[in-house]
Amino acid sequence: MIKLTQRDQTVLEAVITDYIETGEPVGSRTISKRSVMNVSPATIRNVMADLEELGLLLQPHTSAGRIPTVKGLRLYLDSIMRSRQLEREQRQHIREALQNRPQDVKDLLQSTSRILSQYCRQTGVVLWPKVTVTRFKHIEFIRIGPRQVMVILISKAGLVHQTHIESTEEIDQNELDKSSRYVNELLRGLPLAIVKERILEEMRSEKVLFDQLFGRALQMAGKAIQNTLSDSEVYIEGQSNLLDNPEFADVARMRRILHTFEDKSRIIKLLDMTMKASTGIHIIIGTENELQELQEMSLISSPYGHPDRPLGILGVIGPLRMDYARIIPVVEFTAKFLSQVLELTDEN
Amino acid sequence: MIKLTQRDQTVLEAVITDYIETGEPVGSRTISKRSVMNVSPATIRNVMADLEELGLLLQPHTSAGRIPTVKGLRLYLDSIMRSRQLEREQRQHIREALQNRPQDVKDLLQSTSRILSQYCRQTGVVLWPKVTVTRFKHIEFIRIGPRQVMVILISKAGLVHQTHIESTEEIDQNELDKSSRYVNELLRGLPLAIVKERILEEMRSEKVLFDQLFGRALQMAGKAIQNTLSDSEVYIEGQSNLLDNPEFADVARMRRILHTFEDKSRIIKLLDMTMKASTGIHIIIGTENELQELQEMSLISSPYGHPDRPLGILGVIGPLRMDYARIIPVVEFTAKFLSQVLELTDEN
DNA sequence: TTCTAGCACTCCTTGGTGGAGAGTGCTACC
DNA sequence: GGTAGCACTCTCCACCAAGGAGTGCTAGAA
Repeated sequence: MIKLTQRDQTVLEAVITDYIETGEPVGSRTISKRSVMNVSPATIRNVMADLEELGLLLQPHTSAGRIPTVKGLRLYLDSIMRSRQLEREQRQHIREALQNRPQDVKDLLQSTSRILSQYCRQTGVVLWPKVTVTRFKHIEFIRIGPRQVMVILISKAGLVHQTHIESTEEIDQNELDKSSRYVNELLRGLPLAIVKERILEEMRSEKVLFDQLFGRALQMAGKAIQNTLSDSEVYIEGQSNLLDNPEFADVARMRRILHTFEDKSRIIKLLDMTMKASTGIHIIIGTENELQELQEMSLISSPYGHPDRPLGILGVIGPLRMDYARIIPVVEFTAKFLSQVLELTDEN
Repeated sequence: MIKLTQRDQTVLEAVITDYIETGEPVGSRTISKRSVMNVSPATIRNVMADLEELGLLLQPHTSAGRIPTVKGLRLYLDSIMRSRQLEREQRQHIREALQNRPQDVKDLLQSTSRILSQYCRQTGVVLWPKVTVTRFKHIEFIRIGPRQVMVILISKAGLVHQTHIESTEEIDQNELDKSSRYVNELLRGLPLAIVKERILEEMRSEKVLFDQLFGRALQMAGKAIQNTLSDSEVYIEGQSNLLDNPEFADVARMRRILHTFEDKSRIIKLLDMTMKASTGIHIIIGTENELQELQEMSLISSPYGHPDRPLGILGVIGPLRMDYARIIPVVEFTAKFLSQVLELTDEN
């Protein structure tokens, strides 16, 4: 663990805040003028040389100012930065934007992503709730061909999933209606994670052994849930905001980044990992990230849903020099509020 | 109408194909060497001067080669270009890519957009079928709160729409099940466009006047369909391909374009217009477009679905100098094949 | 010991210059 | 009508010099 004096910390903080603001390397003179502590540039230079030796700052070239390294940013985030509180007004804005859109969970999540991107002037990401952790609410079988059935599966949080399955025999809609009723009765309110066991168990019951219809119903339900569990989606909004950052003026770099965003599966993997890693706000800075293409970027993320069983992840992706102090509380609040909204629709 | 000699046409075509390939202004020498007609550069220059006078070509600056104007491209597309046929292999590729994904219409459309973008190395767009033109298949009411009902509406093509409505009174799921069955019976197979009238008509029938339940069911169905009709979605994939075009190396320009893509409603409006304008392939070149931000781009689009009642629009957005001759058949074939796939799922 | 002032030095940035190259228009000629 | 030649224009690029920002180091002050 690196131990810094008070002055070292102040200088590190000054460099970082200035760098976050301007995106340019910052020199000793700037800090000396800006900072509260009345110290000459020469002194600052000495401190900065020390910080560089510790690997917290670096100089792009000999006669340039310093910029923070990933290590420096990490130290700053962990032990120096105090994140600003959100103003009441901003909270209100976010609340309204999310509350006026209760139509459909998909829309809700997409709006959330958009709001994050707008408030933070970066790219917003929201990982679609993994169904695994929600509860069964309703299932519906609909005939769309002689042997093809569309299955609509609704989880308690109001998420609708659909999938197609093939049946082994011809079926008519009346049968399917019966099946729906039966399965609904059986699985009501169960967490999806244990639904499978329940189905297997039921398969062995007398009722099912005597009636083919029920057996088939269970089979279909099982298949449908199987299909659904692997579902995971991610909403990425505000990619164009990235172009506002001078560090992405380089077209080739920008191309790589956009390309990465288009391969959603990799983003999903990344977000999934953060979910496993921690419960609250989670920050990945630059090279801490294992996606090659995003090593010049940071991700500020937070799970949402119930604290003990998170539904998904939301966050903001931006350049290394994001305004962490401002964005962290936004992500935090949005996650909290989105959780509330989802819990509300989850109560009955 | 502009009348060109054979030679004028050949030169215009040569300029355009060369420009499409390189993105650079093309000079008289290049054409003289490249083209089949054995004519000296000086002669070409004369022709080119004529074409410029007609507004078909322009010179970025005095001592540069020529590039085609929008007017020139238009003339070329309308009366000179012969679009290449798709090779069997390519058709097969597209077929496979679309056929292996029958899971869900949403996925299907998104894949279509991605395939377009990959094959054309530009940005693919697919406008989600307007529900209006499809037929009613199935409705389902699901209680998600004391007065809140989730409505799942499925159209014959297999599109699932969901919406929430508030009921005036408390309801239980049994009632809702009855309502579903009743409405399903009533509306089976009707085009969504006339469903509303049918509902109003039924409202006046004895059955409904005597039983409140039916009345409420019809009201809910009406509301749900109302909500759903306004639904329109667009899938845009492969935006990063745009960055490969040297003309978009300018960050500010790129920013504007990405920004436009993020405001989906404008893209929807644009695509909607092309649907009204024509039945087959439709091309909008640069300034023919009324979206300010897309005036440096072209759109090649085609409706899909049944020829008489199109479901939606798909197409490719790229720079002015897209390889029209190659992309047009791709768009054409994709539209045709997507229509087939959708019609297949639509048959029962 | 700690801080500061001064100075020489490094490196980037910017602006200007000139030559090479590409392409044109014009004119005279076939 | 087509072609060859030529003078002219404009861009692109490499090169250079000056200016500026910032540093490290050293010597002296608190």
